[in-house]
Amino acid sequence: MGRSPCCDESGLKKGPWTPEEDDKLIKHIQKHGHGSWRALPKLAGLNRCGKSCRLRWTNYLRPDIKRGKFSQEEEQTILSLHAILGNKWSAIATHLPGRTDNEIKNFWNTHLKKKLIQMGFDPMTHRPRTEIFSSLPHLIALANLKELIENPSWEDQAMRFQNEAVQLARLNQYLQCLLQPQASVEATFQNNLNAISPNMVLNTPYLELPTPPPSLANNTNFQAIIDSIPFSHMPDLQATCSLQTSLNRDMVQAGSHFGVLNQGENSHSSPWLPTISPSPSPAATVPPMTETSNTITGDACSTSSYGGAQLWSGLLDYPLFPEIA
DNA sequence: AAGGTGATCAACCGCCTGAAT
DNA sequence: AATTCAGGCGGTTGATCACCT
Repeated sequence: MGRSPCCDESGLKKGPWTPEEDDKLIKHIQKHGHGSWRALPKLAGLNRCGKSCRLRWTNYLRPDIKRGKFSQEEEQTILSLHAILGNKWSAIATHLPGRTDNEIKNFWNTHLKKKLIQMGFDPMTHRPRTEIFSSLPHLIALANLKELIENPSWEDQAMRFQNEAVQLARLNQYLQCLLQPQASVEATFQNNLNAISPNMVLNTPYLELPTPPPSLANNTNFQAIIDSIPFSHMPDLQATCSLQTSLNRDMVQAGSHFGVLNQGENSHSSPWLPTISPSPSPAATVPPMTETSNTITGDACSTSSYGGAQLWSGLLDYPLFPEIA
């Protein structure tokens, strides 16, 4: 509507801020607060528009800004939140104290987005880029998580997990090759296959892992497998669960961002009831988790679409791909 | 050493929303 | 009800730097 850009006035400086300008802005805000941003430049003796001053303050000069590299925990938080909220940088920033929306946005565009793309996932939907398989992990995850958690033979389960992980890695590489220009397919496929070994289990983004029972927590075989999965160094579902409460409001606002989440009847006291609706199949639901079995939650469920080794088991009729010597 | 290229990130731009008039 | 204003948001740009050839 009838609103002219605030920086249209001629003669106002643009571009990088000088230390002197920063100093003026900081001193003015420390003394008087920012008040009206529009009026601030004149009062502070700055030849800038109010908008520029606000941006400089909120994105750079604010004393509570945390600078430096993002931690693994922060990275995990951004990934989890982005899966739910999409490009709502300001909403994401509210869950990362000291980080600005601009910084998070830049970090996403320069690091995380590329990482997901490299690994064959759509950075916007957080799903495998091959639509054929996009809904399978949801279903298989739900089918297998219960068994995986309850199965008393974790040694066997771990071995099975590992074998299936290798198969998934082959699947992923195979699909990546299919998506490439024909000229490079053969060479790339061969290179990728050569690169896969049982010690390099997956080349897919982070896998949401169920919380192992205490008896397995120190099992070296299991840990070796977990460690071999990209992003597994990050806090797992425990961290995801810890976000749950603060996320509730955002998730409600986000609504059915991906059409996969429904809220339980009592969101305050009960966990999210994940409802997976892989189009065009009818919805499949899993029971809500209890207080003690917090291995899957609403947002955990949404992120389970990244797929994981065990998630594919039971569906793929092995061997699906060329065997690696 | 010089030029090219890609990555990073501060800053800008245009649009939207809600409050005030 | 229509218009204006201020603040905020997400997308994009461009300056700078590091690395490579």
